[in-house]
Amino acid sequence: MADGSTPPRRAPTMRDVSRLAGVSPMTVSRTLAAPARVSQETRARVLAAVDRLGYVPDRGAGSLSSRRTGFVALIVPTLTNPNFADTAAGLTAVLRPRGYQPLIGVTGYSVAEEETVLRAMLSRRPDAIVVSGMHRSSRARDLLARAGVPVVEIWDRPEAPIDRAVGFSNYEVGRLAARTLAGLGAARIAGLGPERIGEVRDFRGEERLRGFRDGLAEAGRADDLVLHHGRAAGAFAHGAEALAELVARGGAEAVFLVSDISAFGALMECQRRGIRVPQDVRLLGFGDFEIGRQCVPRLSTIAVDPDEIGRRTGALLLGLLDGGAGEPAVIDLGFRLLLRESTG
Amino acid sequence: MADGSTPPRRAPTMRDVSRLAGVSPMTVSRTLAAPARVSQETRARVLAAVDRLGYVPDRGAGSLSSRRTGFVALIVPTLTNPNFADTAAGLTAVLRPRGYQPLIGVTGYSVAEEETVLRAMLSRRPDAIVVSGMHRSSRARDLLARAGVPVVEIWDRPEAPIDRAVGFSNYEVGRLAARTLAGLGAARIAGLGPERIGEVRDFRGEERLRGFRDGLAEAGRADDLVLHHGRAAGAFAHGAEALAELVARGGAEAVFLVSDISAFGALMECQRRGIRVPQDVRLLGFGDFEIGRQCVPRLSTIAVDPDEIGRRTGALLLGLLDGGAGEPAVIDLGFRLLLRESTG
DNA sequence: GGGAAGCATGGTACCGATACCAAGGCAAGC
DNA sequence: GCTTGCCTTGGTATCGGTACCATGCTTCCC
Repeated sequence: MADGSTPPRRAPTMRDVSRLAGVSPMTVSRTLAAPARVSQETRARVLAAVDRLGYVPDRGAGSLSSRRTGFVALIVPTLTNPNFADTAAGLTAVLRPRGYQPLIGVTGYSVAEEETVLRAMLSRRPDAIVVSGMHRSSRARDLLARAGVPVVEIWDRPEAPIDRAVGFSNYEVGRLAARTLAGLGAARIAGLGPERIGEVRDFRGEERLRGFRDGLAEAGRADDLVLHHGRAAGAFAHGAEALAELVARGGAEAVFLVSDISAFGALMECQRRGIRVPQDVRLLGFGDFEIGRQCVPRLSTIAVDPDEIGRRTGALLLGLLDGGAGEPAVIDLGFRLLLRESTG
Repeated sequence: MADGSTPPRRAPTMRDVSRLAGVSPMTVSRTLAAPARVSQETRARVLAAVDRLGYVPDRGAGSLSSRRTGFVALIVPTLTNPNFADTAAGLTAVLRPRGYQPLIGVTGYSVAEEETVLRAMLSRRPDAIVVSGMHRSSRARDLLARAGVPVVEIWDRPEAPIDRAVGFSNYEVGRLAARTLAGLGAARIAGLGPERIGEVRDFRGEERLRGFRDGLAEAGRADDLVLHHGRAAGAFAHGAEALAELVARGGAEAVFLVSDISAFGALMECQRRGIRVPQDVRLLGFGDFEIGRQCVPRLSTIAVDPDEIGRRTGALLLGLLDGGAGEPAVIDLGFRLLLRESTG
């Protein structure tokens, strides 16, 4: 690069292409954006020039004029959790063919980072914003509400959506988990999820655990084994440690973990301790992660479809960006119970 | 949004801020970009106006003038593989505090997608480009070489780097794997990796398996059990299916899998078939994924540090973007053997 | 005391595209 | 024959910032 072998050649511009093709810059612009509005002959000449120069349009410049950047901001807690990675993939698959570029921001479950990341996104003037796990009362919400572009909250079904939402009720997931475990006839039932304090918080995991607690109450069960342990539920170690803590408190016969990732960690901890699953303890996870389908015994779980969340969000946005406004404000994709070996 | 309650208010511009603060737009620009060059008093007035209007600068407009976008393109095969997600996180952690915004492109291991994605990135005029898994002879390489910005290849140690590289030798990983398994005294040794045909290819996985084959030859071992199975090695199912095929061919006493993800899949397949690990078969993976540390038995593996690859790449880029040019062209971060329970 | 130097601020000309309007050419319609 | 209208193309004025240079003052020092 900086070796002086080549002068710091600037990328060719539309003007360069237009000169080579013997047309005006406007005609080049049209050729690329609306080929049908240019004569066949001219189009061929322009495209030849584009090819020869290796011209790639500068969308930043175009955006300034057209007032559409083609960016869609996507803000998630982490990409290490495969569910968010899948959602990002689904969203991208729908949006990219239409010329939109996802702009991914990661908050690390931190409420403070949320605002920083959002500001960075806003400075790029996205045409739409997709967020997951936003704190219900943060300043970031104000920024979103004032952004002046479509906003879609995903992976949740908020009481009061900022604009649109695509997801499911984490609270109801928790209630279903409680009903399910109660129905298995277990004497002692536990729920393991993230802590509810501090600046780093997994709000959706908390919601599932809250629903679980209420579900236990509805079933007339004790909720003294609902434990909040560690930060976000997205790490294997979380499940292992939470299970260790549960054992120290006397153990349980059936356990709900707010994520398959934790559930797998718990399963492994059971194996290390010689606790048999499902004979000694039944495990129920959440998310239907690939790992839960592969491990032995396979994890029972409450399944959602991360890729579908991404795709539906993408489809919703395409409609909105094309000027439509009739789409429903909240799309609830629901969830379903998958009983496999870990619950017996 | 489109409910008509508010006129489609445009985001405030620097001009709006300057009027409210009673200064020129240039002074606003300076206040935000180089606060030290503005008097204390003026700065306070400007910042107050910024705050009151909720002004967020339009970096797209700024980029056009300054010819620096603040984007760093990152092209990876997938984000579902946690190693790439970790690398992305490490890179982001280093670059974001300095005002750079990663622009993530995902190719799905497809050679054709590679070029499409790269063009989309180039149209955003990134200040630097980071790529992983680029095909050695694709047209995308030409585009990269002509991009006129620093290019860093990661997760590999290419023979002829396009510009810079941060990674390790996948080939040597494979050789080490072969030496290691040969040293365990196993009679039949197998290696399982991705196919080498078609448009969707995992080039780094192929490299590891190539090194493994050569390593077997050096150790005087037969290589008839080096199997190419399925597409990319990044899925649990890949390992399970590959192991099933291996068993159909007579099995082996020691098996190298080119990814911990596959290795875990293979481990689970062994459990389903009642094959004991490590007593009946020893397993060696690659990558030191979290899952290999958590599962039972824990996976022996050849470890690299994905987060570190991201951070070192970020640090290298910051140096280059600040005008430095003295950094080494290739940074080899190496790898290390971690023998845990799965090799006995 | 006068010139050099430094600080804070402003004016102007772009960066590279697109929106919008105008204009020339030609065929169709009355 | 002349108007009407479509098709194709070009000219001009931005979009919202920053680079660069100029300006008016104050301060410093020989």
